[in-house]
Amino acid sequence: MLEGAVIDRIDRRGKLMAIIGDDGRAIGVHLGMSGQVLWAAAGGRLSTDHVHATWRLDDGSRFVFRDPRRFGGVWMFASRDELPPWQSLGPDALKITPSEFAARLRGAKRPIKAALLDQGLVAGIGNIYADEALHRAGIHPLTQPSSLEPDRLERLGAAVVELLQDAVAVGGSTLRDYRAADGEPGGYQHAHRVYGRSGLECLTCGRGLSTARIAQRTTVWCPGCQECVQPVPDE
DNA sequence: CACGACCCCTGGATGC
DNA sequence: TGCATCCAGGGGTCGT
Repeated sequence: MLEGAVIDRIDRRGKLMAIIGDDGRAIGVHLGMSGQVLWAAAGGRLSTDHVHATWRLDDGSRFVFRDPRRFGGVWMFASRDELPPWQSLGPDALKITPSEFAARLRGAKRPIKAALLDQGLVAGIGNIYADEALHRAGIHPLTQPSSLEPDRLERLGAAVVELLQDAVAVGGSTLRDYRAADGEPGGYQHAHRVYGRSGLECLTCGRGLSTARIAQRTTVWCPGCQECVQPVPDE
């Protein structure tokens, strides 16, 4: 893919990466749950199992897309904006103002945790960072978004940005598969305050953390730090 | 249209 | 040691 073209730039919206050639063609890469993009210099070794695509560069280096669970994907299109997943994404969580963030979430009629995971509203927040952001902002995951004062939704938006910046600064969260292109795991998993800690004590107030299934994802929160202003009906 | 249930897939951890 | 079960960073599709 992209034979003969020079890679012009790498774009990203949420969890979707776009490798764009100087002719405008674009390769979309989504890592899903277990995907990796790994690079090796000329003559370097790369794992071969579960490799679904290999790109060779003129300098002899190469990079691969490997993905054991195959929840990820690779697409090739004539332009970035034609990539099917790209079109359906909302604005990137790191490039949105708190007021824009609040405006987009306010209308949702489902638990705020579910809304945070909707990539069409705001792109880039997954299960880990949804739980971590709600804890940072002191908001219960079952809260009805419209019941929150605008400034609380804006504070959540600001918390998302700070959180993602903190996580990116140390290479993200590696639970098992995630690796940077050079094979290095991230370090932010050591900073998680609620995700993966169900049943343990809250690091902020000491109360036992609660767990539930929300939007088909395990959700962990602190019943002491995270106030439920108004839950969605039925919950 | 918005939402939730279900499904896709492999492999690591845990329990018997 | 071996097997069964459960669980995991996501999201497309379909029914309501």
